[in-house]
Amino acid sequence: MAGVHELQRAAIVLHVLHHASEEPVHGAWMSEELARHGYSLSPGTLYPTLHRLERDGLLVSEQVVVEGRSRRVYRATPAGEAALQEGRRAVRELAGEVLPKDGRS
Amino acid sequence: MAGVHELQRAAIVLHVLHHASEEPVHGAWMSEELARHGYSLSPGTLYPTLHRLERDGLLVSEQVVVEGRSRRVYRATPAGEAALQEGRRAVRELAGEVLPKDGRS
DNA sequence: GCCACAGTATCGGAGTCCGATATCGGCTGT
DNA sequence: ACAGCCGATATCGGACTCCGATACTGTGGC
Repeated sequence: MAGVHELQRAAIVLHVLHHASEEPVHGAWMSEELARHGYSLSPGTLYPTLHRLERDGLLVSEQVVVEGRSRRVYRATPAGEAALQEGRRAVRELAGEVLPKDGRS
Repeated sequence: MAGVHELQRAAIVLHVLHHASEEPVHGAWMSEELARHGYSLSPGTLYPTLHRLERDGLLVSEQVVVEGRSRRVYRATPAGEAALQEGRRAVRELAGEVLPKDGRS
């Protein structure tokens, strides 16, 4: 259970950036969304991850109230989008290296 | 420096399994091979990683002597190959999720 | 025996993962 | 307005990983 798990941790960050770059997202929603894709993680992992991403300047957050619920919504910063591009590039590269060819063109 | 770095850690494990499933490999060679692909990691990370993979039953090692040099060569076990397949599947899935479409889905 | 060298192993501080649990903010009923 | 509720977020502590630098091991040459 070595490689896959680590890949999931990375995938989670990518997903967060991916969604946060398209629309504001909040923790609980991300949690569901990730679960929907088969990535389950506890709040004790998700929230520190969001904080870290914000601390690193990849996300910005803001408290909003939706339907009487106070949420912290996150959106990607330019640096966050750059990191996303970088991540995508890395995924593509990795795919090209370890996936059996079935090329483009 | 959040997402890309974690992806690299995962990529390294995949590369190790990938190569170890094709031919016996040893630490120093993997180090070079990974560097060639742009993944640089220190011995302090690589060797514990190999040990962990072996402890988890994904690799088996054996001491051999090559040109008067004693090396520990690793090969993938069936479980290791299974983990590799699993990892490939995860990469494919991840690619399909965060990469801009241009294939099927 | 002793040195040189490729290759491998270990140390210790910093950071991360995780589930369980606590906290918060705003609503609802009375 | 107060108490209580609930979704959402935050925190805690133990175990594990990362990392560079450094030490160690075994082999051949002198």
